[in-house]
Amino acid sequence: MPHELPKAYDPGAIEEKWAQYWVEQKLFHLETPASAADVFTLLLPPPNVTGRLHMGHMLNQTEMDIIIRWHRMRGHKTLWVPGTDHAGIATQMMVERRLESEGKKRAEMGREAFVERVWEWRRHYGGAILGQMKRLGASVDWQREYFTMDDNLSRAVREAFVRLHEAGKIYRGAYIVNWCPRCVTAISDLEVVHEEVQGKLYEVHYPLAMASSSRAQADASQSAGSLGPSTASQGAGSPAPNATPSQGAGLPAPNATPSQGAGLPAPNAAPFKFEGALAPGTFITVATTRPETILGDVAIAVNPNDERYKSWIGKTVLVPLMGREVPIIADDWAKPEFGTGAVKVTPAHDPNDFAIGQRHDLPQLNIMDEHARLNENAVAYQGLDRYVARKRVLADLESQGLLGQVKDHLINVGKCDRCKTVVEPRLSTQWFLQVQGEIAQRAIDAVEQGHIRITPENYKTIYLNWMRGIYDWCISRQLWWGHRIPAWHCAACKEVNVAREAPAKCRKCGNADLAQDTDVLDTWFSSALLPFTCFGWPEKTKDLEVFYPTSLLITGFDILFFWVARMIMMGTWFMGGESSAGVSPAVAAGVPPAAPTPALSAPIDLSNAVPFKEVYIHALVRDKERQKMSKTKGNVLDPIEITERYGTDAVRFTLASMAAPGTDIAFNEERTEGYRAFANKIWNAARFIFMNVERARQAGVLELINSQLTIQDLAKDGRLEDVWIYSRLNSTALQINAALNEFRFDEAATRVYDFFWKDFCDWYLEAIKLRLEFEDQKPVNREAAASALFFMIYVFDNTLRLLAPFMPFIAEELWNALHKGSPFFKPISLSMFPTGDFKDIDLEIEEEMRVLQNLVADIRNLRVYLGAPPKQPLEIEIWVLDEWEQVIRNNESIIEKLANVQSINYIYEAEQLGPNTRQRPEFQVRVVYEKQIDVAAERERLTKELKKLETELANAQRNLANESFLTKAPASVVEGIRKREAELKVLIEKSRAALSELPA
RNA sequence: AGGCCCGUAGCUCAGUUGGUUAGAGCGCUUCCUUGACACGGAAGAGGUCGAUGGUUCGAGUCCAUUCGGGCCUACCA
Repeated sequence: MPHELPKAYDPGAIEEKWAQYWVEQKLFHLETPASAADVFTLLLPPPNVTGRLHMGHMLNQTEMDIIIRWHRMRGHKTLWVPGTDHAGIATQMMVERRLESEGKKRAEMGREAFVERVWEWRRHYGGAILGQMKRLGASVDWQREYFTMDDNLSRAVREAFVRLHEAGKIYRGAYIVNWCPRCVTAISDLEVVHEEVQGKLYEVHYPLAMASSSRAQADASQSAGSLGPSTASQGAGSPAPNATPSQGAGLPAPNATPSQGAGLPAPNAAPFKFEGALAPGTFITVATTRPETILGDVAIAVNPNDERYKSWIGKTVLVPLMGREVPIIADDWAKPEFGTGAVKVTPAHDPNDFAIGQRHDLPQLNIMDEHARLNENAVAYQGLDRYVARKRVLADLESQGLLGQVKDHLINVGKCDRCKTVVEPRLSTQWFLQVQGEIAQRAIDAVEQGHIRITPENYKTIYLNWMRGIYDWCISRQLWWGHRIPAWHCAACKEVNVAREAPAKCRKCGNADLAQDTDVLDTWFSSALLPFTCFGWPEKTKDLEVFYPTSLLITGFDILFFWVARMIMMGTWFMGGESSAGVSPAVAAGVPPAAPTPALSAPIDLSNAVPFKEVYIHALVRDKERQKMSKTKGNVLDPIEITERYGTDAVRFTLASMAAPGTDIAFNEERTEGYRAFANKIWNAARFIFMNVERARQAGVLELINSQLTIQDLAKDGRLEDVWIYSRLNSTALQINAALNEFRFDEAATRVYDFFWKDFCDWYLEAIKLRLEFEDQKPVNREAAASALFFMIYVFDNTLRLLAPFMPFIAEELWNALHKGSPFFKPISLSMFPTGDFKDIDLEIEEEMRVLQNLVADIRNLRVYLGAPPKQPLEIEIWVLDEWEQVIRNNESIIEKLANVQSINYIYEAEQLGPNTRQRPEFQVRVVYEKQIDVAAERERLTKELKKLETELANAQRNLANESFLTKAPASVVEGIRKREAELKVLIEKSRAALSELPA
């Protein structure tokens, strides 16, 4: 059992070894059990395959690992599934950058070669983050590692897509979507980050057309047909824009008739020049923040109730710089109080305008290409970048006298989450998942009905609010890296064939000329399916049966909507029985959502459909100034680097001890330093223990403790310190289990820390040193030495196990040092976690120990106060309450040892103690040491103490004199105050006496 | 615009359903290299709990208002 340990704790020397050992021994692998009983499953939020571990990961993984190790040690069949995410945009961007450095371009390579290149990259460098996880000791089941682009997972994604399509939940159509001109793809609402910037609000004058007001809608809509291609899906390789959004009947297909009409100037002509004069009443003024979109205007809208403009409705105006004649229409969207009350309508470039356009049958004039450069529809401005065009448009407006007031205006610009390019609302044909209605409703029900518990609870509201206002999800991306949409377009009849595998011919016309849709799915689409696809869905596997629903999800707030919400939607959909009537597609982006309709079918039992039973949302790791860590700020901490300096255990412990639910973590290395010191403390306590075990062995004491006695037997009539530490151990274990049950990682960590350092090291080990004194290799008292050894080892062993989830490396190292070689040895990760037992908590003993601790502290205080040499044993005099005398007498040796006391004299008249005492309700003590003390300082101290006591007494007495306090407060509180009152009286009396005895 | 969170010792944070004396770590002051540990030990100093008002026998804790800091959501041109 005993081992020689190096003098100082060196994490680097032990951690790598155990990290490797755990993986090699497959310690965390779980064979599929026969039943779901006692199974605990956790899914790792898959990091990007391109990712590097950051502090957020480390916090996330530390928490998961603590929970997982805790469950495993409690005997549950514990499974933690790791994997990586293919991360469409991020990975594609990264490989593109590499290609660039080789002078190659994606477009030149072609799709197939490019995708092959990405795979090659992933084979060589992908998943480095998992290697980092291994080093940090994450106890995942490496035998079950997945990648979201694996064959089986890809098959599952296709299956899910097809089934959703068959259920009428997936539709395709031309809508305004968020478009990143740099990534050249559509992105979802969630991938847009909003930023308030100072912009301008420009007023622009639109001259009334010369034609009379009798020219109305008919003409306007006629000209609509002449506006040229409207909904051009010019995204990289998008399919021909032939589909129509399946809105209600009666709407004209917005993207029909791409004919180039007459009456439009030839491309690259000079902008239309307005020659007339702007007399009052001959023009209407609108306000805009994006003047370049004027080029795509197809109407002006005013509020029907706006008196100023009532007579204008139905007239037409000329679009500046274009000369196009467009109608003035009445629409509620125009708010009289904003700007001039008149709003320009650009259906192809703004979600609201798109909606207006649909209400009024307006054409959709797209003036930009996929890079947000102006296209041929912008005529004179063709080829210009949107911001260049903006400047040019403004200059031209100004020169023609059409630019009115320009005001500062705060605008909320949407930027691409990935590359921070300003998003351009773009009309394009995309695939949507209809989550509004049934799918969202199930996800709402699952949480509302309590099948999923969310901690901290306020995230439940956030989740529900979001889910209730959800828009349909744009799931197509114009990328090459990802799951390609399983739809094939027929060259002949344009039919879209959605199928699991490539069909041989068009199901409608039989033509064999089919081309697969070029879009891929949003990466989150596949992630949303993971809780069941990673267990083999759509096959009815044993894994799926026993591991689904997973038990818990631990993740950060940032992906609550991206991932958590979508897993709940997909889980409750697919695992709750997908059955659904085909509901007509609802609204896409930019159109106000309808309230989710209740499920059509009978209520579904969602209890086992949910992807997880419980969600714990953790906080953000910030730097020590509470700033968000970001590469641009340069305040990013590399967890691996910090780990190398302080040890993984110390970093883990830092994160755990700061992880109070709901509070962001301001990571401070000074804390980590402190926890490395804690590890060092544990290390040295182990050295002390091993040293004594070795001595005991040599003295022949060790065999005494191998008896049949249990710890409970020994504790029953053991010495005070033994029973005390055993009691403390039990309450600590209970508290830690309770804390972990509520994700109170901070609480749990603090409890181990305090118990180990303060109770076990500072008091228990110090107290038993006098029982572990060996003279000439012979213990002074064999029985006392044996029981001390027994308790010491027992408590240390248990503490290591309590510590193991938090600091697995040092725990494993010392555990092995303690036990390896014993017949029933197993790694600490597979040992049993102490649960604690209420009946082994002895509050009376804890109270006795508290009094002894107070006495020792008071003596030490007096010693320092009197300036006594630390090493000189001194005599003390003590007055003690009768009922406490025996306790003190029984433990004199401890007092002598811990306070360096030579002898204890009992005084039965407190007055005889004289000055320079310390008093507690149970005792008053004096240290016999003659030295002039600082009378003034002592008087100040006593006065201060007295005042404090008197204030407290006054408060207590006021309460006790208060009738309503006595009647309304709980009896225990009243009794507590009564007791305290009595104590205070004694203390005050003694303090006064001490004060009066001070020399003048 | 709506919603949420935070404000407690010099610093970073605990304080669970309102209940006796508001805690910890780091930092600071003084002392101690005693055979586990100076990544240590001992003793100490330091807070009218952002402000105001209210509910209550009793408020750091509940309510309102307010100031300061942060976050999320949102289609106002």
